[in-house]
Amino acid sequence: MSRILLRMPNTRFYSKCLQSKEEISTSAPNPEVRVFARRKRQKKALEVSNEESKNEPIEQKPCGLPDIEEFAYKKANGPALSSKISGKLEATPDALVVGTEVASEIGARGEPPANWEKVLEGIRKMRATEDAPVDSMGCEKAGSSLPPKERRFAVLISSLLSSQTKDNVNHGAIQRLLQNGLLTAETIDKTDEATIKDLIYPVGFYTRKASNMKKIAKICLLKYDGDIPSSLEELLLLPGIGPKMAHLVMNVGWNNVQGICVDTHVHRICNRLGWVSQPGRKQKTSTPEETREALQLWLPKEEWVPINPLLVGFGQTICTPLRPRCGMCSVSEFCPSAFKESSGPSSKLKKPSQK
DNA sequence: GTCCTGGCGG
DNA sequence: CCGCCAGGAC
Repeated sequence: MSRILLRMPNTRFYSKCLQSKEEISTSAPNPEVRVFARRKRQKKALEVSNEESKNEPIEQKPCGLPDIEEFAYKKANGPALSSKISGKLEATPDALVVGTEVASEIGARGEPPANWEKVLEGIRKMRATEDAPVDSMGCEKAGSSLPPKERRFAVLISSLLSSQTKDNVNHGAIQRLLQNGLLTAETIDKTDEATIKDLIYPVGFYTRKASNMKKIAKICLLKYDGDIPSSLEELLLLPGIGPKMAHLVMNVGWNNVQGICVDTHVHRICNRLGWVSQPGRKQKTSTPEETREALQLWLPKEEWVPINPLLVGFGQTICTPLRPRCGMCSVSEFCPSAFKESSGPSSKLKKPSQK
């Protein structure tokens, strides 16, 4: 029982260190290089003694940031935005000041799909009347009252737990961690993994997540002085943090929009709308990452953050994965997929389903 | 019973 | 590509 080693149980951690990131950046000016570099894999870099100076917090907004995670979005997608987009429809993505390496190269091209503003506006209106699970939560306390560093760490942990987990369940888990003082790298690092597992229990994949929490806490302690990484690339090196979470943490934790947070809702809906099937490109995108890149080609940057909660809520209530309710959708007239996949009960006949 | 979810490994 | 994780939705 008491074999809580001080070091990571995985020896590969040490043997395979270094040489971690290679070609993660999407900024390759060379069109031929593209982003092919399989940037995933090989997250196991735990170099400690290396640099520590470049991790200066670049807090842009002091403690005022109220919410964590998707709750922070709530304010962004209010009606106040409608005027913003209608006025700014020609804004190219690279017009805004963002991080170092974003869509500056790819941004210039890419024509917006027809009527995209009408569609967004229509979805916003539907979201105002329908109540989606994503926006019926008040958990202002979880992250807001904390100092910036702890708030960021809470954002990271909350993101980690949130996938495959209902918002209220995730909220409960975060609250339990908070009550036990387990929302900092130091305390998590000192806590038994089994304890964490129990506290976060109801969330999906809790075993994996408890393990990832321990690893993340240790990495943050050793490499970032207990703070969280402040760049996309470094966030992606954390176990359990993929593109979706990394962008979310950049948006909410650092207030630094490096890209669109594309989950399966955004992925699915953008494909149904034909928003990511430009003439020159492939017909459709097959992965969320491809969707993110295609979407970033034309979507004005003001929409990069609010589009996620907007489409997530829409995807939970109307444009559902199975049997989308096109009859209730006010923008179905603009949707090339409307009423096409709603009838087929099981359009997927991949599996023989015989046993 | 099958799909869905994000990240990950094979 | 497939499957695993844990659990909910259908």
